[in-house]
Amino acid sequence: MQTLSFTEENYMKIIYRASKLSSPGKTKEVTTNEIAELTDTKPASVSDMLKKLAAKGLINYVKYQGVTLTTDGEAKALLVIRKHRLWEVFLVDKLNFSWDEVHDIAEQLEHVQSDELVRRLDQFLGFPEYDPHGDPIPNEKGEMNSKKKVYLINMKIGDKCDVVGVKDTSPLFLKYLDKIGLTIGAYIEITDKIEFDQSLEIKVNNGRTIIISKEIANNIYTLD
Amino acid sequence: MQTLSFTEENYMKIIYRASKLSSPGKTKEVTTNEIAELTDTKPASVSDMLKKLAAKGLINYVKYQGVTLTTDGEAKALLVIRKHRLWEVFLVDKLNFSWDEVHDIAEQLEHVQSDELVRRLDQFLGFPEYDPHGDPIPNEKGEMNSKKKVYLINMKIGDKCDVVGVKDTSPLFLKYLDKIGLTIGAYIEITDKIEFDQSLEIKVNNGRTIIISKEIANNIYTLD
DNA sequence: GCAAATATTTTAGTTATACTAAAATTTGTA
DNA sequence: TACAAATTTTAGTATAACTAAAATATTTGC
Ligand SMILES: [Mn+2]
Ligand SMILES: [Mn+2]
Ligand SMILES: [Mn+2]
Ligand SMILES: [Mn+2]
Repeated sequence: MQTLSFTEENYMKIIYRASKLSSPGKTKEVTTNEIAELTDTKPASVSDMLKKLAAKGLINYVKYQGVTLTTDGEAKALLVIRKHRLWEVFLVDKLNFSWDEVHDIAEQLEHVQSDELVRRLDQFLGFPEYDPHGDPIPNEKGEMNSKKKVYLINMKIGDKCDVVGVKDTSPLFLKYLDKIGLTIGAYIEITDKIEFDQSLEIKVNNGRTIIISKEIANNIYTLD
Repeated sequence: MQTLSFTEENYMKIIYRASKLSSPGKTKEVTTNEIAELTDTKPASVSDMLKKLAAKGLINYVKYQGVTLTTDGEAKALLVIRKHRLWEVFLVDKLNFSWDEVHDIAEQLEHVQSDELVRRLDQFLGFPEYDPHGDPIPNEKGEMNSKKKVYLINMKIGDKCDVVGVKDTSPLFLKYLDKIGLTIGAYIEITDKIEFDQSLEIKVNNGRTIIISKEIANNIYTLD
């Protein structure tokens, strides 16, 4: 049971995410430049790392063609994601952090190595299925829920739906959502779409009506 | 607020511990060879690291004379120890690990950087004063209890006392203590000392009488 | 179908951390 | 004061992660 460095684990997470982008079910080949962008490094560094990860059997790497995760690699990526999200639940549910404060701490905690710890943490938290940002938590087998969530920007006038997740998880964005009441579980109705700037007028929890920009609406996931 | 590498933090812990050895209140100069022994490295490596730690203002380093911690250095060491022990309490009290399973996981968790996390964890645990092995937990200011505990080996026939801590925290030793009932809080009475091998005959919790070797008795702290 | 543009890999090197053997130095002690 | 022990310095290793520039492969536009 090889153990990966922090950096290697972060590459795995990023490759996983990029490979699932756009088509939710399907898996896409991930390119070197894409990874370089996401890891904030240069393509040369990525090539280096891809060789390492391929040698460890974590990715299928055909030079110049991009990479996909192996079964082993996907399990590794899902485990890191599982740990990240479980720790986020712990921080919010047990230590009363707010949802905009937990990401950076979880970035550290996700690298702690102990299967037993993850198992017991999961149990302690009551086997949660979603993290504080609405992202599904893989179970021990790597399985997780996949609600077919829709960006708020794509809703039509008159539609009603629940806020079930966010794309951006930066404190700045999350704090703003707190302020306007658009947190996970909020029930909203689209009352108007302003053509000029594609902003939305929505009614939150059958109460206050607010206007949100397309940038905001493009970072909120809804269901129904 | 400089942040230290895992290795640097581990050196700080070890220097702290070695500097408090023998005389509980007093602080002793710690030598290069001593540190090399404790870190399982060579003196040359230690000299290297001491230069680094001195440059960061964490130790008072006079070449050939050994080192002491600066105020800053002691605070850093105490924070790592605080985090280690708080996490051990978390693992035992909240996740139901047994006291022999938590040290290695705490060795990882102690390096997670977030003052707020430590504060909230401490509160979540109810501001515990001792870890599962009976070691005192420094508070936010670095203050901790110092009971004048005594090795069980030094008790006399007829003495009665509580088990309040262990020196060795290896799973092998702790599992054995579990087996014979000599866990933290056990109330014991020394009923005989065997001259031949310095083993002790003791009565545990006013019940069963058992014999323990001097090696065992030399790793158990008692009070009263 | 081919040239140019773009993407990727290789090469050769950097920086940082941590460690070590052997040589040089300092210190304590006999 | 000489010698042994402790310590530091020197010079070097290993590994991880990264990069600029050159080389190579692939894709795209015409
Ligand atoms: Mn996160
Ligand atoms: Mn999250
Ligand atoms: Mn411990
Ligand atoms: Mn402990």
